[in-house]
Amino acid sequence: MSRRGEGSGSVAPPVRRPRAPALPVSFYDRPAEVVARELLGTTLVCRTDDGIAAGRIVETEAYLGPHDPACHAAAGVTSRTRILYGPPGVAYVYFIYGMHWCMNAVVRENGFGAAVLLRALEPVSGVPLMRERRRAARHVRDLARGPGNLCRALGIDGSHNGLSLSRGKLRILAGAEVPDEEVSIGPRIGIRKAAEWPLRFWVTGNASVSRG
DNA sequence: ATCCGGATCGCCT
DNA sequence: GGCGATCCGGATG
Repeated sequence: MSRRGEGSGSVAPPVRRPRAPALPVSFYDRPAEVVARELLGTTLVCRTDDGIAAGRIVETEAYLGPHDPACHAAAGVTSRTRILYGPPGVAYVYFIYGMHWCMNAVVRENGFGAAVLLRALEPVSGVPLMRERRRAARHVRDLARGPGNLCRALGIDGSHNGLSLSRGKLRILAGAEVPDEEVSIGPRIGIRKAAEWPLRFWVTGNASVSRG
């Protein structure tokens, strides 16, 4: 690897690769189970005043819309679910169990509320910042393992609800595709209704997946 | 006004 | 494997 500034006595600046593009809105304008699968291998980035943190998405769950009893959109249009019935490609962030935030990508077209829950990331950058936010986590692989921990590690909360995922401080960037033989599919976790539907997708064997 | 369940986590045994 | 923490949205009176 060559290094700029060699022999000049100055410290070489960090090498900057061309930044991966954010996924376009059209990426999200598809059925939830397709988007959930395709999100594996992409990168979630969140920039706050404290810095940038990012990770590779390794576990997702699809929530299909009003006909899916486990999807919040099944409650109909309320102040909470309104965001699910709007345009795709934005974040749906909600608070649960009195303690945790969960982040979803809103998918599909107008008038049909559906979403993909982001359940786990493999940390990529901003690890020291994530460690500060997640004092309880002993290992890097645990920093964004599980939907609540993921939000905690990246500094995501209710203020991010409705933000675009294609521009601004919260983005999902294209990444290396994960081939089918490295993807596992199984029942969703932590829900009572329609839990057996095989709508959870994860990278087989990845250490940051909440349940391998 | 009040009640209840929930797309979780970490610590306990 | 079990459970307590702790708050919000939605439903009911």
